[in-house]
Amino acid sequence: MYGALIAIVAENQMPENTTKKSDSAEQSPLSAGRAKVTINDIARLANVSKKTVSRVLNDHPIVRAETRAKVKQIMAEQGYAPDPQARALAFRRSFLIALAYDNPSPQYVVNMQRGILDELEGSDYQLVLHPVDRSAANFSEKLERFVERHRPAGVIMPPSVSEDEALCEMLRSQSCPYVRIASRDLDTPAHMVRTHDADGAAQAARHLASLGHKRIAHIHGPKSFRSAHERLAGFKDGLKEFELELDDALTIEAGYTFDSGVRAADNLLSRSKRPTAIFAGNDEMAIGIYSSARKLGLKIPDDLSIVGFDDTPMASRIAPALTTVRLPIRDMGGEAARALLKLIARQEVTENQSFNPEIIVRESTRSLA
Amino acid sequence: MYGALIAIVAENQMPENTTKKSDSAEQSPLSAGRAKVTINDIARLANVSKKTVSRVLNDHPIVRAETRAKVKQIMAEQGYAPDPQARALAFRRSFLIALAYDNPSPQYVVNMQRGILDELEGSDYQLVLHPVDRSAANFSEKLERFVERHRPAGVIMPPSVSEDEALCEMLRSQSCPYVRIASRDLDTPAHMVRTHDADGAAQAARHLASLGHKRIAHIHGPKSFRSAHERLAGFKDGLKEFELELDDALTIEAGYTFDSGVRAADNLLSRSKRPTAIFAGNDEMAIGIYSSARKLGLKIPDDLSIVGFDDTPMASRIAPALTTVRLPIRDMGGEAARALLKLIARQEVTENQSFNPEIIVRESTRSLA
DNA sequence: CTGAAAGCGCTTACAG
DNA sequence: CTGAAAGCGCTTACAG
Repeated sequence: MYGALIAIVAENQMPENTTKKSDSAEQSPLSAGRAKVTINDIARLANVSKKTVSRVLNDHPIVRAETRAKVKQIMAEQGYAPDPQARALAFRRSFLIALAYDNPSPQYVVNMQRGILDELEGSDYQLVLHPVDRSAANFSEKLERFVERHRPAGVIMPPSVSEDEALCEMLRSQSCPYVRIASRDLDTPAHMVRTHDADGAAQAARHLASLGHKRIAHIHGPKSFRSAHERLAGFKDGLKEFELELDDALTIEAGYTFDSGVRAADNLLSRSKRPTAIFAGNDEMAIGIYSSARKLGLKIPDDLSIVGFDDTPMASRIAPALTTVRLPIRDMGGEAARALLKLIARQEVTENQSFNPEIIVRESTRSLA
Repeated sequence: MYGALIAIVAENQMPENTTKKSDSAEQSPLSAGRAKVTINDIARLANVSKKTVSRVLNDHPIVRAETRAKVKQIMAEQGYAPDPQARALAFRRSFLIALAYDNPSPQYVVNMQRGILDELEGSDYQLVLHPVDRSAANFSEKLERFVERHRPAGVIMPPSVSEDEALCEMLRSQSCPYVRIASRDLDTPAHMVRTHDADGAAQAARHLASLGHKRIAHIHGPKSFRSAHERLAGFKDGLKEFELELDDALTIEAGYTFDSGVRAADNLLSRSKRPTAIFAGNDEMAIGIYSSARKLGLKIPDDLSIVGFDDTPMASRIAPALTTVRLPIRDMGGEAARALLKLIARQEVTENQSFNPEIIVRESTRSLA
């Protein structure tokens, strides 16, 4: 009690009160006061203008090293951090990073979020969520409205949002930095984080072919997803290495969902000459094949080998455990955030990291005895 | 081309240029200009002060109906929307709603996010993500720093973050509105969205008891989660209705994860007098029991009945499909957001909706023949 | 019921 | 290398 009282009295007697009135509120930055420390307090304490403090804050090169050190020290002493709202207003852009996504897999979405958050940690940027329904007529306008009004620092787009050229054109016209995660080079290297889906699918093909399978089917995702094309193409290429060709009659489109996987498998497995192996474009559909096979009394992997794509948690928990192709989603999110931060800081970006999938062999595949 | 040119010329000849200089930038709100419409433009066009426009914006009651209508009409004509950054600076609070969460289930997290986003749609509020690691020493300081600096409009906390009293005390001391989703009344009704976990667990108990099971085990979640206690207590109560008592020796704590479920089930099922039914505190652990049973050659539901909690997508996809207790996570998120918005608007809140779980009977349970 | 002034806490544009 | 002035687009506090 007394300590605090004395401190206040001392404060009121200090000569700095006789200095010319600054436009900051009267407050005592040295006491453990409730009022927030502002740029004006730092400027006063360092005997410089607020503009100089601002220069230090923004790492502007033209500040004397001595001045810079002094300002930095006082900022540290006072626990000063600039107000993001004030900077946003002056900068005409906010400290929001938007994730615009439409991937239906919760595991994918959560991992992507985590990867981005890993990278944003400690920065002033906040991750805001913008789920997108690409089948809705006005989805593009909604995002545009958000960008116009909130002026985000940047936008990250995983597939299939990343494949929307009109959306990216809109972001460009708003001068909004963005990074696209996709299975093809859709943009300049600085704006791309590439995944090599085709390569992963080729690994799946080699695995099945080397086990002796010949009548191999493929259930791929919707044509509206680039990844569906890439995985199909890669799978074909992988088979070709073994002098095998993917039969069109054994190639079916489905919706990347469990139910669509069940239906596609029902179709394939009820044929007189059913395939001995199926490569599914993602794990959800692969699990659907399990369900269909069970219904028809087929044993996995004895009667049917299955390979998925994604390596969701379910893949390792289901029986028999699913052989699948894994993409490091979290790392991809991290790289996208890193790339975006560089773009925002107008740093030179030549190329970002690209990601190779890896096949995880488990129990759902076996050699055709 | 000519149209645009003429419009510009006309603009420069218009008498309004001779009106006294306003502090807004010179711009043409009537042309399809690139420059943004501001409060000053609306004020000028409506022949009122910007303060009056501000009053209309904030639904301040003391504005003449006529004036209000005129201002609103002009705002609509100009497609005006106030700048969130500017409002944030003046209001001393941002338009961010933070989700502070630590639930390990991706499905839970994504559903919760969706429910909140449903409700925030159309508003100016943005959902920002704040995953929390309650086992980290500084998790509370990190959130406090965020609240101090970004002054979010509010915070939503699902379990187990919602059970952290110190965190809520911090939010209160920062005058930051918040809503807690929890299985007990931890706060005043306005700050609570209640789930009746105990009731759901009682339904599981009644279901198993009515199937004739007597040697019933329970694998519950970590003691650090309120829900683990609630579900245990509710399960005991449900059994009591059938004159059954939960055997302490058949009650095991695990970690709400697949692996911990496997270990707990290994323990229970390898005993000489093994249980005929197990109620798991969540689906993850229930799926773990499947794995353990398979290892030991036990058939579900013939040799062992299993009930889970959550109704994750996996529950209906695994074979045999899991009987489980469902909580409407997405709706809960929506209600939490609605409650928070009311708190932010300082509306009178007496009580929020509470949520009852519902048992979904599938194939993993059967009567003890 | 309405408005002019000052302010929120920063940055930009211009001087020196 | 440094600073005084003006501004970002709103709201609060005070008058009338």
